[in-house]
Amino acid sequence: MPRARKPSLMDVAREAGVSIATVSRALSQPDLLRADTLERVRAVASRLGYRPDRAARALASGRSNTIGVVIPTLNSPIFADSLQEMQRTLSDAGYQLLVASHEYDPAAEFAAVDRLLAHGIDGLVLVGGTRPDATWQLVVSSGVPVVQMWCGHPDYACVGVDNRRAGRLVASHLLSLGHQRIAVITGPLRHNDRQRERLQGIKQALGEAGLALSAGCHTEQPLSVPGGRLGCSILLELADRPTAIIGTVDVIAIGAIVECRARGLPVPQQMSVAGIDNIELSAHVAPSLTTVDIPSMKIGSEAAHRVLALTTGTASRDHVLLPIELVERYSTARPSSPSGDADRRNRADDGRTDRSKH
Amino acid sequence: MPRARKPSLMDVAREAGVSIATVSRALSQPDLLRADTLERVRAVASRLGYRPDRAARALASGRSNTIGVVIPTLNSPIFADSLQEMQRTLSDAGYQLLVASHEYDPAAEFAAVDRLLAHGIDGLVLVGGTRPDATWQLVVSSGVPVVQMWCGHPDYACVGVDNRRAGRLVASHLLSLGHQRIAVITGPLRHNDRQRERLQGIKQALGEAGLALSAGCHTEQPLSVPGGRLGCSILLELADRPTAIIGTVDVIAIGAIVECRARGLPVPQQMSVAGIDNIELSAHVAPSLTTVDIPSMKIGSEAAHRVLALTTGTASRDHVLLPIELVERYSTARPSSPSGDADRRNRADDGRTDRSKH
DNA sequence: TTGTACGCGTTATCAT
DNA sequence: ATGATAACGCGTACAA
Repeated sequence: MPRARKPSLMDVAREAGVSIATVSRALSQPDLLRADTLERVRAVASRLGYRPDRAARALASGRSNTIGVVIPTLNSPIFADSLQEMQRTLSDAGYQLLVASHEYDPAAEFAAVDRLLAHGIDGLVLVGGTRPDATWQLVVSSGVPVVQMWCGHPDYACVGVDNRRAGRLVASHLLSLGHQRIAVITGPLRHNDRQRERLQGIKQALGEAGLALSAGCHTEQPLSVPGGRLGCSILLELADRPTAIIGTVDVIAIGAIVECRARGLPVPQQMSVAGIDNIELSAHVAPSLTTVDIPSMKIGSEAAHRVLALTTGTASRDHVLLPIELVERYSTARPSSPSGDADRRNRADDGRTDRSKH
Repeated sequence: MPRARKPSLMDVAREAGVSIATVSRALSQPDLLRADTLERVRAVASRLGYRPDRAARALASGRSNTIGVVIPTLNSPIFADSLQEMQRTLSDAGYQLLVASHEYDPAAEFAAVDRLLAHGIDGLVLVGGTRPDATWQLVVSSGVPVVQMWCGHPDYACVGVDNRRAGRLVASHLLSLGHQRIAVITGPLRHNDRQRERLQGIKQALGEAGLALSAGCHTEQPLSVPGGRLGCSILLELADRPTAIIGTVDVIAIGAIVECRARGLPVPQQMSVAGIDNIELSAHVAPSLTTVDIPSMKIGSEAAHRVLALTTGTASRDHVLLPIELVERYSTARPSSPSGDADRRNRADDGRTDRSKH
């Protein structure tokens, strides 16, 4: 006895002896109905297993209860964390999450935004603020509220962090330890304002200390552990070998640690390594990684709240900067310290995991 | 000069001097039109910046060009990998990906499936095959084609791997090295058939070798690095300390390695550790992790192809098992070998990264 | 080859 | 408090 078709408003209305308008109201504005009719309609609806059709609802109301998000890659710890929280926040609010990724290709991002908008999303979440004018125009002309994550263009709402300050924090930490020769491994700078800002922050801190980042002391590598290893091996070849390496993301910094260890170069005794992000793993590598905590989960949930606020009522386009802080662990130490007190540190985080957010 | 409203079929039709039906056909069935009218309509459409309304299209056609996927967690390397590939495959086919997660809570999964179905998805992708009857009924009665990933219920299509064999592969490897006391750290078994099957495979291999997994030699822990550390520390307290530990997922196995190192217990000299999954990181921890390669990205893309096939035309409900294989690295060795040839191995993967899939 | 007209399941605006 | 009915934008017989 297969039901030929899913029950519609009309079916419920007929069965309950009311009009379809009443049934519709029973779901969207229950207050307007008399208690007994409301009760009756609801009973029939659940008996028939009525489910409102989102497509029809979207067509009639102009709203789809759907939020689109476009991120560089899905398989990155930080984006995955924020996605997870976005998803949770949105579904709690009865919204669905439409996901697209572009792997740092602006054209792919454009296409993704285009598809998402065509789909009739009620709000859009993007990562970063640097993209071709064409993409921004697409967004603006659609009239769909947009929120940026991590960092963003000043004209549009943003939930993020001060990436420049993140860079300053790590650099200052190393400087205060006494390091003079500091090298940096970033991800590709093109199409990635987070990376650029972090690097700028590092340069700024070095500058204030009267130092400069010499040309050879910066290398761009893929945002991965192998990328970090490769970058590290390049820096280790330098005639004037640095005493500290900053990876502008933890994944890269971890790669640097791995490479140092593989070469028998003890971290932090012979080489300090620091990152930015504070992903879960960073507390567990050996030695545990000094880094800057970026609240990626909070970014996700806050961004979600922000879009929702923008869709209903007119929230502001302000930029919200979430707090960040240096997390000092055991991958950094004073340069070439001849004293023996450092070897205690050449181990995985021994009990100090409470300093982790996870 | 803000456009009051997005252009519709009617606008294009009027401007091009044809009927809306013609415009509609120009987009969905171009073959039915004369070349010149087709050309004209297309010109007008692009000039006006016409974008078909998916909601209206969905309502009229009954198809939404949308695929829903429900996974346990977004911030897990393996699921993120497969999601990434699903997303790519689907968007190449003009489909959108609707994502939901439930964090291993069956009720949350039910709710997610419910919302997704109400949204009018054309296909559904789930992870694993164990879930309450109510959830399956929801899916079945909706008539929406469904594909399972990783492993699944025999009644429905599935793209996955033989998780039992994965368990057998690691266990056999350790047995062949001469280990007799093998302990296992799994994730929570409840609501997770992947974990159960892998454990079963391990038990089976042990059984065939005349061994049994004693009660104390198995512990369930969270699917995380800290979970692995905790599980490891419990196993190390055992009176009859094991010589090898299997983590049924790499994340847990890595946690075990970290814990061993933190305690000064050399891996693999004093303790062999192996995992299952072959996530990117596993090739880069020290020592690099012996594991079983699970093609998570391929699972994602194949699952995507499968749902698409099921939506159009009637594909089969077969189970596809993708190939898996043992990846032997440096975290496993013969038990308590007194010979000194093992210390070479106590380092990160030194150049053998080519054995990685990443 | 192209046009007409109806239906898809809701929401929203009027009436009552 | 409830009912009738017009949009919403598109697909698709059916007609021409």
